[in-house]
Amino acid sequence: MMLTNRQLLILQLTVDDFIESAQPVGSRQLSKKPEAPFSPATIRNEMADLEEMGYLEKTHTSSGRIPSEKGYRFYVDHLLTPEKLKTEDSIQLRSIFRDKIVETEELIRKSATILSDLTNYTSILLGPDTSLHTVKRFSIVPLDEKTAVAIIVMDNGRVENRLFTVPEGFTASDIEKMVNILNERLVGTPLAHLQRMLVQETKTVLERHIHHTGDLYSSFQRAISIEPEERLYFGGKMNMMKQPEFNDIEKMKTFFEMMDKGAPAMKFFQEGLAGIHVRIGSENNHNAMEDYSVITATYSAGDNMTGSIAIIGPKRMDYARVITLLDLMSNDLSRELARLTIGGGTAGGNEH
Amino acid sequence: MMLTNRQLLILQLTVDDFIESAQPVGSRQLSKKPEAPFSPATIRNEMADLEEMGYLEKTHTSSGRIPSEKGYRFYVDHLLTPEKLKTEDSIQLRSIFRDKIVETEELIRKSATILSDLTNYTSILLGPDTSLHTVKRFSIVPLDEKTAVAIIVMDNGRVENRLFTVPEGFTASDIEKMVNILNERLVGTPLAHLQRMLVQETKTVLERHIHHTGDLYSSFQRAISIEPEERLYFGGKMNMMKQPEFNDIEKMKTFFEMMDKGAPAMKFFQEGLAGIHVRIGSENNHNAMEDYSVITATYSAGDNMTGSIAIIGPKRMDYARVITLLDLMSNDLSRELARLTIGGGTAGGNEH
DNA sequence: ATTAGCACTCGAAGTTATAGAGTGCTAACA
DNA sequence: TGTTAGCACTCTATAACTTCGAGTGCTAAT
Repeated sequence: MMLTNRQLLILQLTVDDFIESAQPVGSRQLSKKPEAPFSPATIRNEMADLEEMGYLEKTHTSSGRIPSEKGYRFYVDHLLTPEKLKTEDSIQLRSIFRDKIVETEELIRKSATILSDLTNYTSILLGPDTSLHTVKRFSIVPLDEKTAVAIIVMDNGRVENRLFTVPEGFTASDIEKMVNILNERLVGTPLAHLQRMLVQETKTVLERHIHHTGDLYSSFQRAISIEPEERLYFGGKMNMMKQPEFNDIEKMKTFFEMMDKGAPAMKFFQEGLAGIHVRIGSENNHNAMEDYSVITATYSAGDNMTGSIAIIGPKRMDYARVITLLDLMSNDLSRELARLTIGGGTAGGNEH
Repeated sequence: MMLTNRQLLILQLTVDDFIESAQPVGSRQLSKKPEAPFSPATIRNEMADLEEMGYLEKTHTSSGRIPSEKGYRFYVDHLLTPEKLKTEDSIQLRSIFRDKIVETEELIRKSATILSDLTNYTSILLGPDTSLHTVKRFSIVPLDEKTAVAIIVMDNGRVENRLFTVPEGFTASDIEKMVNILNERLVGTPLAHLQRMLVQETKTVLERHIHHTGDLYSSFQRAISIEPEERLYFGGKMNMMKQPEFNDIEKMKTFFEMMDKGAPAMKFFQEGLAGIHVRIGSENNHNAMEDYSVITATYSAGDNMTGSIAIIGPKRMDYARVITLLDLMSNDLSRELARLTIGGGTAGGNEH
């Protein structure tokens, strides 16, 4: 059941129009466009066919047509006219890279903001998985008799610190010994294995050299348990309120609840497939997401590590524009992060 | 113009009722309450007087009464029956202090969440001003030839870190020298003076001992410029959506905009007066805040440092309950932070 | 001083009327 | 044969009108 050229054209114009106006599209209205030099009646006939084939829907018997999910899908797959970005937009997009930012996190955070500003939708960035990064240096700074702060520097420059309680009778030289042992044995360990290695490699050694390790060990171990950094960054959560389809306070509530609780657990990214992916409404396989479309892209952060960018908006989202923007942003981010990435990466000589 | 006892009673009942129901209070309705054994007509007369005196208002000619701002003010100042907290509530309030938290920030963050959960309003906590804390230790960890991470440990256990670019030709021993100089000269400096002291105390010394300081200095200085930690913590931003008066999407928008942009700049706390303060509607001296009431309290974080807690809600907020909760929370927080606060505080022996 | 009674007001909610945009179908047309 | 004009029909959104009830203020009786 192939679509004729005219049907393709009409489907495209219908989706375009609905994306722009958020109003059901009527035949009369369409026929006024110079791209569709047909009479309303002709268009009505074609629309009826498109509806029969499942690409269009009516909200009620005598309304204009709106795209169905199948219609959006077809539109995204075959009818998208890649949007040329306005220069002012690409200037704004690139503006983050102007002022030399040196911290990955800040870069990602700013990217999220800019993306949401440019699209007027909500952006979600997933930071690169840092669990492959390795420990570069341990250090312990005593604050008073009972407390000290443990500092772990990763090879990407990330620094983690945790307060912990020092057992009584623990001397400065004990701490020094401990730091030395940790640095000897654990530098080069990937974050993911740190917990395990801590036990395997250092427990007996520590106990041999230092008295009173009992308390120390447990409290230090708790201190060292670094959770994989909070990796989700949001931008423009409030933008969704600008969309006419969410003028309803109830929808708003469920959306925000989803962002707060659901999103982290969501499988938006889990796949992390390279390239740009569009998921429309129910394709998200999530009840609360039926009214939304999500477009994801990935970026690379050196050393085989990747992160994801996503834009979430109404199904009636400006797919062309968002795809263009995400494509640009993922490339720019990858390039910029490559520039930032330090030295030879995880395998850079500290393995023991 | 003193109020009679009966007028006081009726004013109180009216405010109480409106706070609970969010509906204008009628005379008939009030007269049903056992506390007000008067006929509707009597109550009408009293209400008319109260309106004349400015304590009550009507939304339209034949509606029931709602409290005016003056009415709320009087209610808060004179009619509040201090609420006895349900035991389950105080248990929940205290639950944060059960599991020993060692980091101030986490404690404050959790407090914000619990406060908003218990009140169903939005909470804002202002962390203690940390600019009085002093530097405990500098350290620099080189990551590769061009990059290093500067780490500053404060005497309260806070750790700041920043990546910076190392000028070419800068050796490991140069870094060591630099760290030593910094530790000699700047340990004990309060955060607030760090920038100034860096120039005064170390610039010439550094330049004497190390070549190529030019680039280093500027890039390091940028790295070391610690902004006073982001000090605002929010809880339950979404709670405002539960309030019937904000069923309107426009109000919602302006509220969230205010939270995102305005609140940090707002003078909620700036005064930081000890004790509990209630600001009602226009008393906030802020256009966008006319529909909201804010209740603030302060807590002490040792060493003369104080932070603030605030609850922001509709004018029709449950003042009694919120005041009780804030009072409890500010005391508990103060106590807990005193326990956490380390050693003798800023004057603890590291002054140079 | 209090209260019952009553006429009056106003908003909320329901009903009806109207206008407009859209449709499907049929018949005329190129 | 594909396209289009014409027309009756459908449905929504909006406005206009009604009804209902809760509330008020005022007056007169208790």
